[in-house]
Amino acid sequence: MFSGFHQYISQVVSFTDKEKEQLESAFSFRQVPKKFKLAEEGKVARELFFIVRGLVRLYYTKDGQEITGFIFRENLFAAGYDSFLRQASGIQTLETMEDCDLLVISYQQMQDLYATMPRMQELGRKIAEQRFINAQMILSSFVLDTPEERYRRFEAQHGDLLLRVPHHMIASFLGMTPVSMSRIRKRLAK
Amino acid sequence: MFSGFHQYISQVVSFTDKEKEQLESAFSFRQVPKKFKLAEEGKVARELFFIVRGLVRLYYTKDGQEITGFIFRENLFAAGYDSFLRQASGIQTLETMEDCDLLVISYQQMQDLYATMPRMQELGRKIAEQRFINAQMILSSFVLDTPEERYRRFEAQHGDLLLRVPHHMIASFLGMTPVSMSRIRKRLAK
DNA sequence: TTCATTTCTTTACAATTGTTAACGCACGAC
DNA sequence: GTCGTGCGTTAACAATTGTAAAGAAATGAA
Repeated sequence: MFSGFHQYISQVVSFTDKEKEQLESAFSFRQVPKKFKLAEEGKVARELFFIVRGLVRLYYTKDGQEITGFIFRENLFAAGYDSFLRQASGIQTLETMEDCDLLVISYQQMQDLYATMPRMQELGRKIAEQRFINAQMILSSFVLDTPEERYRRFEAQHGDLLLRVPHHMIASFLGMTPVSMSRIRKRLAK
Repeated sequence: MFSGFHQYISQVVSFTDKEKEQLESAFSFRQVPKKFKLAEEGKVARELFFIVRGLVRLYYTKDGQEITGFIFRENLFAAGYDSFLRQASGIQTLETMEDCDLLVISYQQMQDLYATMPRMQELGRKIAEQRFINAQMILSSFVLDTPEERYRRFEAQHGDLLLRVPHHMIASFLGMTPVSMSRIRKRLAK
């Protein structure tokens, strides 16, 4: 249950067994069905999730439409980060796209870990740095690449998601309409 | 010289006077002219900068063209973060847009601070979290907003930069051509 | 100052994308 | 099984953006 979790953590910080134990005990296991909301627009996100199994989508709502902001895969921490980190209401919704197995920690429990476990600050720092670099890479694709190049990049890196996820969710993540993405797919198929 | 620096830091973490002193001594003051490269594509970024005065631009090179990825203002930490954090060669160039007064710290000195000053991890974590949230906000503007809305948002938040920075640099930052931005400006002027 | 360069705008045309609607298809609910 | 819903593609047209080129204004260097 925690194997992928520890594997991910150990790539970032080397904890002692005691620290690992303390970390584990702060998380709880939770299974949620498909289309379950883990965080909601207008509310304060109070929990952070590590995805053991399944897929989670972060989206924004504009004109009644859902625009995908990010897709979280297995062995990643997911949250409505903006709301979670500021503990203020946000505009992001976090929703499962498949039945999910999750490890859950509350904001308060996380602060307790930061307060009582010095190395936790380091873990938090490095994960935040990773997330920032990742966000910056995606952002650079919007200023550097055409929509077609952006689709190709996505296909190369996350091609499997094209089979697991409705295309219109990927299209909005790539900053285009489903119609436009369909045209790009047709162009590239030749 | 350090007043804006300490003011910024104190918004994030409350250090003791001794800690502030240790932090200060790790930075050195440096003045650089306009168009000076602080980090370069293909090289490893070895320094992090706090901007006391001036403007710094981060850009990518594509087909011989410079595409702006970010504009750093006074009282912000600036770096080719991708390269700096991974200590590997990156694709970002960091260049001053005005004569700048900077506080500089090397990667090694920063690691020393992390090792010898426990609260430093917390500072690093919170700054990384801020940068991540900021990057995510800009990213959301690319999937949620039209180019025109994106320009209006930029004007509202950083309108002063329209007078300090060549427009074509802002245009590429907003993911459009100078021609298109000029058309948007004309539309909005009415 | 003078000259060269950069910057910003404008124009005309090509290419791409957005919008709306229609169609076939797969899937789940009942 | 049948029905309804959601999904992906295609089409046609409108709107927007990109491209290339030209010119005026501002800027910087000699």
